[in-house]
Amino acid sequence: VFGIGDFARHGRVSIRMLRHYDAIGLLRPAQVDPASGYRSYEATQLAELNRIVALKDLGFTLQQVQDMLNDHVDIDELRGMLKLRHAQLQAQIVTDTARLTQVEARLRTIEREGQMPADEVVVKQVSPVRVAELTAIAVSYAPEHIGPAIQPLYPELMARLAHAGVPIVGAPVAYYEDEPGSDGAITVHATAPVNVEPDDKYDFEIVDLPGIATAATIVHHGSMDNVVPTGQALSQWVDANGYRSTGYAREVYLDCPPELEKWVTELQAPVELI
Amino acid sequence: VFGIGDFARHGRVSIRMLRHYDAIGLLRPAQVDPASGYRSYEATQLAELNRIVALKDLGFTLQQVQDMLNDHVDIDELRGMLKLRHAQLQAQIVTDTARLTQVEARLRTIEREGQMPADEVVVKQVSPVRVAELTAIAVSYAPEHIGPAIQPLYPELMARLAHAGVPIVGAPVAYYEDEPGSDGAITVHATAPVNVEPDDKYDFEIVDLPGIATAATIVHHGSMDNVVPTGQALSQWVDANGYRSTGYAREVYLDCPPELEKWVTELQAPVELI
DNA sequence: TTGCTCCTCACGTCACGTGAGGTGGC
DNA sequence: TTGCTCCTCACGTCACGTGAGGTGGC
Repeated sequence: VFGIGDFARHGRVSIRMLRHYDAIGLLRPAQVDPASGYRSYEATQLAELNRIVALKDLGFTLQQVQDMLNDHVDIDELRGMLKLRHAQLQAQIVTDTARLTQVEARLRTIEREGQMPADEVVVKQVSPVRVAELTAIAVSYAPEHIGPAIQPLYPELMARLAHAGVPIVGAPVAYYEDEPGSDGAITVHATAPVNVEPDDKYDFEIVDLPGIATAATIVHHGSMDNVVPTGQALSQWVDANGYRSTGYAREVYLDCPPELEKWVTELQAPVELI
Repeated sequence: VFGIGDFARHGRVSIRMLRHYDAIGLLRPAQVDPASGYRSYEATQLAELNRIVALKDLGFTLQQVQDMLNDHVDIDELRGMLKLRHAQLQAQIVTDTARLTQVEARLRTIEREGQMPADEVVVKQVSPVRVAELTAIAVSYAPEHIGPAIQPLYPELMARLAHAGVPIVGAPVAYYEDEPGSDGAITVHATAPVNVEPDDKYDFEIVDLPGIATAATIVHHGSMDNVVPTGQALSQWVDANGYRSTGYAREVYLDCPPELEKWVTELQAPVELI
C-alpha cells in the first residue's frame, strides 16, 4: 500500500494528476483517511493507472478513457473511436509534415537572404460562390494577351448587371481555363458574385464557381500590369514548400480604386501536397 | 475598405479571431467608429492578416507571432525559434507515428479477439536510482535457473542492510546481465534502493543503476513462478507496436506480502523504436 | 417595423501546474 | 521543534467558441 507520493513516483505521474483523477472519478484511491483526507493506493492499482496512461498516451480525452474503462462503450463504438483516432493521427502527421517543410523553407530563406521571408503566402480553402460572368479568349496566358482580353469585360459586366438590377455581393473574381482544342489559347472569365438564379433574360452567364480545397494564396499590391513578380513569388513558394500547382490562379479584386497603384488583389492558386 | 464580416470572410478567419487580435494588439483595425465601436479594415491589411495566419499555421503562439512581426526578435533569435519549432515538429511526428502504430495494434487485437486488449503495457522513462546489491550467477535465463539464484539473495541483503543500519528507501529491484565470457550464463542482481555513499565497510555493493530512456512496462500479479506469460505478453506487445527489445527486463517488487499470489511486480524492458 | 451587422461582457474549454495557507505524525 | 508529506481551495493556461443582451442604419 502506497501513499500518494510513492504511487505517483512508481506510476510516473504527478501527484496533482492522481488528485485530479480522483476528483473526476477516473481512479479512486483504495483508501482515504477520514480524518486527514490522506489518500492511499494499493499496488494492484498500478495496473489500473497504467491502463489510463496508455489510453491517454494514444490521445484520448480523460472522458473517453473513463467511458472505455467503465465499459460504457461497446465493441463497435470502441472500434469507431480507434478508427477515428487513427484518421486524426494520420491527418495530424500530414499537416505536421507540411509544417516541417515550411519551417525548413523559411530556414533556407534566412540563410540565403539574411531575413525572414515576407510571409505572404497562406494555404487556405476557398468556398464555392455563385457569380455572373462574361468571357473572352486570349491567344496565350502571357500577361500582354490576358490584360487586353479581360480589361474590357468588367465595365461591360458591371453595366449589364446594373441594367438588369442585379446587385453585386462580393469582390470580383477572374479565372482562366485552357481553351479546349486550341493550342495555348485561354478562356478568360470576368466575374462578380451575385445572389440570383440563372435566367435566359440576362445578357451574362450565371455560374457556380466550385470551391478550391487547397489554395495557395498571396496578396498583390498595385496594378495588375505588375502582377508577374507576385505570381512568380507564389509559384516559387509552392515549389519550395512541398506543393504542386494544379491549375491557373484565380484573381480576386479586393480593392480597385481609380489609382491603379493602390489596387489590392488576391491570387488563389489551386495546389496539392507533394 | 471592409467591415469586420467581409474582412473575416476574405481572410478565412472568424470575426471572433479578429476581435481577439485587436484586443491583444496583434492586428488593429484601420478605423474604429468612435460612436458605434464598429471596426473597419483596409484591403492592404489582408497581407498583414496572411502573415499572422501563416506563422500561426506553423504552430507559433500569438505572442511569438507578435514578437516576430514587430521586429522584437533579431535574425538569430528568429533562426533559433524556427529550429526549435523544427525539432518540436519532428518529435511530434515521431510520437504520433508511434501512437498510430499502437492504435493499429489495438484495432488488430479487436478484430482477432473481439475485445480491447487489457491495456497493460505502458512506455515510460525510468529514472536512475542508487541501490545496494548482492549478485549471483545463474547458468541460463530460464526461470528454473533464475529463481533459485535470486531468491536467497534478498533475505541475505535485507539482513546485511539491517545490520549495517542502512534504510531501504524504495521498492526492491532485480536486474540481469549476460555473464561475460560465459556461454549463456546470467549475472542476477538483487537490489534495494538506498541513500548512502559506497563504503568498504559494507558487505554489499553500492551501485548507481542507470535510468532507462524508453522502457516498456507491464504489471505482473502473483508469484514470480508465473511470470513467464506476463513476460511473453510484454515482448509480444513490444513486437506488435513497433519497438525492439534492447536487453533484459528489470523487475520491481512493488508489493511482496507473505502470500505469494498477492505479489505485485513491474517488469521494465528497455526498448527502442522500430 | 423587421433583418442584418455589429458591439461588449463573460463564461466555458482541457488537463492539469502552481502557489497559498494549513494540518498530522516522526 | 523542524522536516516531510499530505490536504483543500483557487487562479492561470491558450486561443478563441458561444451565448446573453443590446445598438445603429437600411
